Amino acid sequence: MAANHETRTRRRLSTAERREQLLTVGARLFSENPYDEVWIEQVAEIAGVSRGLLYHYFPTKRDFFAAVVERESERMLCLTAAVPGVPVREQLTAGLDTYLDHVRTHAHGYRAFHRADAAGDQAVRRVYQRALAAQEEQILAALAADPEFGPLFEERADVRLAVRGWLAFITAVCLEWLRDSDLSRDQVRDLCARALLGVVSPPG
Amino acid sequence: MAANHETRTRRRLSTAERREQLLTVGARLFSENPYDEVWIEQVAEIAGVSRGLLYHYFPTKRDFFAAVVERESERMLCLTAAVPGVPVREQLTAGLDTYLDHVRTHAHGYRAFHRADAAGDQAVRRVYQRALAAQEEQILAALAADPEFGPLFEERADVRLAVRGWLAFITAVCLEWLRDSDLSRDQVRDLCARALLGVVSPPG
DNA sequence: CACTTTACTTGACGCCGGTTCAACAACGGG
DNA sequence: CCCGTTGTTGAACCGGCGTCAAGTAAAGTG
Repeated sequence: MAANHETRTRRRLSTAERREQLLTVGARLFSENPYDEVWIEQVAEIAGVSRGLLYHYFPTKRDFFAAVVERESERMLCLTAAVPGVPVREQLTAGLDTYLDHVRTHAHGYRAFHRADAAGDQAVRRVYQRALAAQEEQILAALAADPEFGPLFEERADVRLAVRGWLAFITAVCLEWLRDSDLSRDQVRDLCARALLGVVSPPG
Repeated sequence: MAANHETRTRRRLSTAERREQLLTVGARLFSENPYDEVWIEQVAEIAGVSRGLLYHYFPTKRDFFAAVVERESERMLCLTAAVPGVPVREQLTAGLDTYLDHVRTHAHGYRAFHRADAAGDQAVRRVYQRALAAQEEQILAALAADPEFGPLFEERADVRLAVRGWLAFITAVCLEWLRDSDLSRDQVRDLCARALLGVVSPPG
C-alpha cells in the first residue's frame, strides 16, 4: 500500500536531512503538478511522515513551495559565476554546457523552480525574480567586461531587456528539451549561444 | 458598499453578454493575481452577480480559467496570420507592430493568458500549448516560404525549437515591457526582430 | 541500562474557498 | 394577465489548509 514506509518502521533524521528530503519530494510533485493540485498530505505520505511534521518544518504550504524554489535558485546561481578575463564567446560555451548538464540532472527541481513564475504569490515571485535578476547581472557584467561587447552598453538601452528575454529563451528551450530530447546537448548549447550572440550584436 | 451593484437592482443579461463580462473580469483578476489567489467569490462580486451564477456558466474554476485563456488565444491568432509572398524580414516588422499594439491594448488578457504556462493543469496547458503551437506553425511556414530562410530547414533540425524559444523571448520582453515601458514600441520591435533573425541565421 | 533530549505521531478542531442544488424571479409568448 | 423558460440566487455541503496539545519512540549521554 503505502510505498515508502521505509522498512516498515519510522526513521529519525536530523533536521537538515529531513528538510532536504521534504524539499526533494516537493520538487518532484511541484514539477509534475500545478501548485494547487499538490496536497500537503501527499507530500507527507511520499516522504513517509505525518502531515503535522511538514508544518513543523514549514509554516504554510506557500512557504514550503517558496523553500523549494529558493533551494533550486541557490543551486543554479553557483553554476553561472562569470570568469573574469575570458572572452564571452568562450565563457558562453562552457557556461551553457554546465547549465544544460544541471538541467538534465535536476530536471524536477528545474521545472518546479520555473513554476514560480506564474503560479507563485508575491513572496514566491520575489524569490524567483531575485534569482533571475542575479543571473541577469552576471551576464551583463560578463558582457560589459568583454572588449567585443562592452562598447554596446553606451549606445544600446535595450541590452538589459535583451538578456532577460534570452533567459526566457533558454528556459523555454530547456523545458521543451526535457519533455522530449530529440536533440543532443551540444545542439541545444549551440542554439542558445547563437541566440545570445544574435541578440546582443548589431544586425548582420 | 458593493461597488458594482449596477443601479442597485440586478440586471438580466443574455448568455453571451454575461459570459463575455465574466471572462473580462476574470482576465483582469488572473492578470494581477496568481491562480489560487483569485476567489470565485471575488469574480462574482466585481461582476455584480452571485457565486452560483459562475458555476452556471463554467463547470469549475479551472474551466473558467481555461475559458479566459482560450478567449485570449483566439484573439491573438488572428493577428499573426502570415502574408504569402512577402519576405520574412518585412512581414516581421509589420507583424510585430501589430502584436505589440495588441499587447498594450489587451494587457490584462495577455498577462492572464501567459499564466496558463506554469499555473494551469493538464487541460489548461493543452489550450495554451495549442495556441503556441499554432503561432509556431505560422512562423515556420513563413520562414519555409522565404527564399532566404527556406534552405535552412534541410540542414537544421533545431529550427522548431528555435522558434519556440523565440516566442518565449517575445513573451518575456513584452511582460517586462508592460511592467514599466521605458522603451518605445519601435525599440522593442527591433529587439524582437533582431532576436529571430539572429537565431535562424547562421552565425556571423 | 536508565535518562534526557527531541524528532515525530496522533487526532481532533476551526476556517475558508470550491462546488452543488433546490427555489426564485425576470423576461417573452400566448 | 398568466405561464413557461431561463438567468439567477442563497444556503448548505465538502475537502484541504493550518492549529494545537498530548503523547511516542529513536538517538545521544552518563
